[in-house]
Amino acid sequence: MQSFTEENYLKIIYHLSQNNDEAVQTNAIAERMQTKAASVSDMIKKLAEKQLINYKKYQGVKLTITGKLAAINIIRKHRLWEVFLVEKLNFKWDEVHDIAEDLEHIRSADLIERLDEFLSFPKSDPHGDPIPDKEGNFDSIPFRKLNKLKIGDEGLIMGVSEHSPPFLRHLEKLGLTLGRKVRITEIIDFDGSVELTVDQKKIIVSREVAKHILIRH
Amino acid sequence: MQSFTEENYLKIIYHLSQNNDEAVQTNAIAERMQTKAASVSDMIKKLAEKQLINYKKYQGVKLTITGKLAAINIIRKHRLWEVFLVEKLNFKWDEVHDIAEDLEHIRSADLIERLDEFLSFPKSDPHGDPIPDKEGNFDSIPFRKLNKLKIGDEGLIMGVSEHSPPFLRHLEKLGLTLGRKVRITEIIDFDGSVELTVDQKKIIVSREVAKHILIRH
DNA sequence: TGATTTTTTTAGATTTGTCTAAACATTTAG
DNA sequence: CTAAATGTTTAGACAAATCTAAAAAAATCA
Ligand SMILES: [Mn+2]
Ligand SMILES: [Mn+2]
Ligand SMILES: [Mn+2]
Ligand SMILES: [Mn+2]
Repeated sequence: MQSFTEENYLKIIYHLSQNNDEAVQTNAIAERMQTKAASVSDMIKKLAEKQLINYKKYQGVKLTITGKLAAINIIRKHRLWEVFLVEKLNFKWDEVHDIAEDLEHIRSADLIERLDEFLSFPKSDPHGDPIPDKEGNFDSIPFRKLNKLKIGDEGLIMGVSEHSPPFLRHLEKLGLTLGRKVRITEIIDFDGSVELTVDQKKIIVSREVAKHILIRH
Repeated sequence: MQSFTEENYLKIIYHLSQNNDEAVQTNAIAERMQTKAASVSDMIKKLAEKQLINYKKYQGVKLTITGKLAAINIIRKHRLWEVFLVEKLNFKWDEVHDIAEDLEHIRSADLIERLDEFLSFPKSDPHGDPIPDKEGNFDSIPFRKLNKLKIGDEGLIMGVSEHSPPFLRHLEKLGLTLGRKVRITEIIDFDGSVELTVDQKKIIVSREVAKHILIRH
């Protein structure tokens, strides 16, 4: 069994290695963990000894199968707790991440299976991220980033790739919540801002915001 | 804010100082914490520095008002989580304590108030223990231990003073659950075993078991 | 290619919570 | 009231996770 700290390292390494199958760099981990490269080096050795990552000096790290499953399990718990907080305790989607950061480390397989059942086996969390099943499998729904769409394109908002409360509150205020149908009406040349219609209303989001809105169409 | 370890010390000191207003001894804390007296001495100094306990060398410790409130708050969280686990996730009363030992350290006042509301503000936990409100107030219902009753006495089971899974499963099997009405039909001279009727059935519990069953009558 | 910059690792401390062994204080018993 | 037993504290070490500063390796650039 891993410590909370080790679990957080595994989770961050997993997220950093998403899509690209390349090794994850020490500095990248340090930045995400809000710690120093020296601390990461120390921890990396420990995780390698425990066979949770493969590591050669100066070569970066990759999760082993065991490490990957451990990481996915923590993510599963995080997302299920987020669903609980929003669906059952009426938190807003911008309020749940930090609490889930703590809850994800509660260690009881039984608890999490029962929570899953209590929530009726949700497939995705309040931010649209998929919830892995207890074997670690999940389908990643194909999406496109809003800033890559063209005028006239339309689709459904099915997730966000940025989870900070200010960003989420901004979307909420604009009515850009999960499942909403949007259509691109204009792309402003000057700065790449995107104008779109949601619910008959025209709104504008900056390129930076558009980048983090995931659309299925 | 305190560490998990500090929180556990506070909670144990609170429990050990219940009823008797005497100072709590180092060795008693060590036993409950499953640690050594030397470690307790170290921690005691730290808690005293933080003004959570009053402490004079060799004199044992007492919680300050701040310390007592901190302890009660952890107990509040523990008991609310136990209610959640039993009422919402269908755990048995003997399965929830260990999980609640972890959940009680989750730090979010908002979370716990919403949980309280979600559970409809329960007054007691699955073992009959009272749940303090957010100001730390709770009524301790008067009770008598089953082994102190006389033949012919009757009353309701309103709590247990022992929370180990084997004990709780034993009671469950005998039908001795919270709220049940019992009447003492005999007390065996030889070993103090108690014979009683529950639900028309006659059953026998040892003196040791009777000691931990709390009766209101 | 050789120099410079960036990235990573090591060396040596620090903090938290723990331990054993030994010293010291208090309580109990004769 | 002294001696033994019990309870508590101190001294010194250790493991986990972190840090700063400096050394070493790799990548980039001229
Ligand atoms: Mn989250
Ligand atoms: Mn999420
Ligand atoms: Mn409990
Ligand atoms: Mn309880």
